[in-house]
Amino acid sequence: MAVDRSLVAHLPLFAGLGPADLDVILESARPVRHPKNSAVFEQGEEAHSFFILLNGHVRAAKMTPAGQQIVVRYVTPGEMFGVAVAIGLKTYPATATAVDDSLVLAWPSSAWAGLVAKHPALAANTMMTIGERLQDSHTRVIEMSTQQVEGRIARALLRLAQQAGRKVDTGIAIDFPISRQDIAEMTGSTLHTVSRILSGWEGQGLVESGRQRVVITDPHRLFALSEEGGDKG
Amino acid sequence: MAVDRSLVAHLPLFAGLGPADLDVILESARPVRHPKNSAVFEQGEEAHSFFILLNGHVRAAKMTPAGQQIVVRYVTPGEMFGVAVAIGLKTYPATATAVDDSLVLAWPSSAWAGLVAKHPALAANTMMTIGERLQDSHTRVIEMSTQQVEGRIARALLRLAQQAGRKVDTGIAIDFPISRQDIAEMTGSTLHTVSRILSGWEGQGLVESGRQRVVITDPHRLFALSEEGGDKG
DNA sequence: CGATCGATTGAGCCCTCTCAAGAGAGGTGG
DNA sequence: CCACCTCTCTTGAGAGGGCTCAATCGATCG
Repeated sequence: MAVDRSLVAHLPLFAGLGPADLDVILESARPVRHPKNSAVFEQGEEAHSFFILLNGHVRAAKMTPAGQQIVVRYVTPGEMFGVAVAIGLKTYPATATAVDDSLVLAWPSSAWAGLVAKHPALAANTMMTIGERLQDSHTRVIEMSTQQVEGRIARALLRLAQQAGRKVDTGIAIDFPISRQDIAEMTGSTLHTVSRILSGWEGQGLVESGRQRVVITDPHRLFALSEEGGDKG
Repeated sequence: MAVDRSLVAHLPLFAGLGPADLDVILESARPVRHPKNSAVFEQGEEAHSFFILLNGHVRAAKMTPAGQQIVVRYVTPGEMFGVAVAIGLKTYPATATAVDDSLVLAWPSSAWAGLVAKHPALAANTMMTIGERLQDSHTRVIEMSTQQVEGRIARALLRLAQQAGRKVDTGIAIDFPISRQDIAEMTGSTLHTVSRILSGWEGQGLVESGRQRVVITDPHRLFALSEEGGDKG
């Protein structure tokens, strides 16, 4: 067998499926390694596969017609991504890039229809996953409508810490390389403003940061900043 | 029979379903009238039903913790809304308000599981609908990240015209009452800025507008405005 | 050890928000 | 049918957050 069931059995995506079902599903999957900074797939490319991330971190980003990038989200282990086929798309709507050495499980898109037909729970679980994404996206719209940049950056960092935080002696480190530019693309700002704000926070002892590295040293005060400050509407 | 099949048979949501299937599905639906400005459901309320809009227009809006409103979208006839149950929510994540006298078809949420189990095409179609919403929301995030207010308002109006435009002798009217405040809540701006911009456009002959009324008189130039102008990243 | 990529910081400006009145439209009740 | 009241829209003045432009510094990698 290509992939051992125990790697994925606990994932919410597969909730309600028996071990036998799972084995069948895994038969059509193929593990693929993606070194740091390589693309798993590119925006506009034919959606030949869909994926689960087993290990590492993947950034999903959209390019605007004008050539600017927007980070849609960071994928953490256990999550699906590239599910274009599930929502009826023939091409990927975003580019997925491994920001760390990553291991993904890939299914051919052609297998999707058969899988959901055979395993209705899979359809229900996928729908919930997409629903969560929709809510996250709405949350982001609300934040961009109502909060100033400082609050948005605070929230973004706290969210990243929650999803991909690693405890270190000085606080919570975000466990993959992330640049000021990345943070700007997540929050609808510019790398300059992000740099200024992070510098300011560093002076107040809220974060420690450096080249593609952020450590939150005072999550509590950062959280206070994220909600108290920066209403604009 | 409560509802005639012909009312909804053509909807993409029901693609791939036979007339018999459709009749069964419609058996558990109930038509409900909602007068102008009445709520179909409220954010936070238990998600007892899901809906299809048959007639009129419904605004879905989210209230922030700080008490500001954000318009999520306008529902046009034929669309599903309030599908909280499909994405695993127990309460509605937004408030739905009829902005016109409206007619909706309501199913009890308890019927959802049985319906999708019996009619897998329904699950697939719903997933596509939610996928479209997700993409729309991402588009909105991108616009808010990269465009200035003027461009965002232009796009919002053009989108509304496409979804709910009615041809009139001077151009394309948005076919339901919409205030400056509503437009502000759609675009992450303020009613003052929206008013100023619309006044400016009126002077240039791009739109005609008044109390809760907008007519686009020069869609082409408005479109030009929406993409040429207002990059900020 | 040079080259490249990411981060920092200053100066200046402009878009958009805030604050503040006031005017017009439409509905309601006497 | 008129007076009043409320809701929506308009417009001015002023401030400021965040962007643009520009230059320099530091770190990482080959």
